[in-house]
Amino acid sequence: MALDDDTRRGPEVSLLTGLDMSHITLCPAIAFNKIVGGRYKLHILCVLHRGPQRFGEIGRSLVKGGLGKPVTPRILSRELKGMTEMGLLHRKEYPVVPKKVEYSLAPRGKALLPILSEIVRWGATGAHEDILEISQTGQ
Amino acid sequence: MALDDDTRRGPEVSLLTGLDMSHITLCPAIAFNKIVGGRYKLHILCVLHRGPQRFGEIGRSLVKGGLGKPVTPRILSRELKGMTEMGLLHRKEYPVVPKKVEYSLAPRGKALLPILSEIVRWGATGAHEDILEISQTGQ
DNA sequence: CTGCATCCTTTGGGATACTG
DNA sequence: CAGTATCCCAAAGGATGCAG
Repeated sequence: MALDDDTRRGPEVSLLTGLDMSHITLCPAIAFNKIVGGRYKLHILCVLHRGPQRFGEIGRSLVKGGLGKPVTPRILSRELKGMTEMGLLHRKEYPVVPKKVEYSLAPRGKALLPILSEIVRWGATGAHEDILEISQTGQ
Repeated sequence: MALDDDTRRGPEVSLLTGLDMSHITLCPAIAFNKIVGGRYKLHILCVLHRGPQRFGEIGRSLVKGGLGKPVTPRILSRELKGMTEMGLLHRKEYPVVPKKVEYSLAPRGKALLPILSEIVRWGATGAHEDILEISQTGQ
């Protein structure tokens, strides 16, 4: 009973990808949630994909596709700090006044872009809007 | 200033995919989190990808790649119910005793598999383990 | 076996005000 | 402009026990 679980450790091959996962112990799906889980992290990657942006810019960008409410600076700060510490983002501070800080995708953040592409591709079909329509009326 | 934001509404094309997103209002990344966010949903899709499984089987499967602790039935029940209501899963109840219920991927759930593949592909590089190593000691 | 009821703890997210 | 501090609320997750 090999190939029993894509997420289990052991000498086996992923049914989804055909890749050997024997060297991996933690389920990528779970790790993915721990790394970019939460309301904003994925969206931040999405926004920074176009290029470096400043703290305030990111905050404003998050409002656009996020339907409505602005992100409070505390939350945004925490997200950016966490993602920077995980090595997903790069933070560049300019010694000017008023202060200027630019965030950009670090290699580890860029490595997530193929996943993001697939999510956008999925979203382009309207699937996500269909699902959210029925489950609850807009959150 | 078209192409300003992959996640914004309006007549534009995704920079990530080249797809027209003008008919979409909600950012796929945000919707993705709302739909499969949380600790188990993605993993459940992963597990059911191989075929229908029963309540208890799913619970046991989740332990394997999830590092350690078992899922309490209350949580698993809530996740499965939610995912079924969103149309991601199909629930088939057999009129036998003891009770037997099989969950399987519905079309809407299968539509998420390409994303899952990309996540596994990303995980196969070991990226997720690297990231989680540095940020916190396993948790 | 499947799943609900209760209760509790932890985490995430938000409002507001304030500083370098 | 780029954050931090404080306080608060809601949601997610977990332990335990019970029921069809």
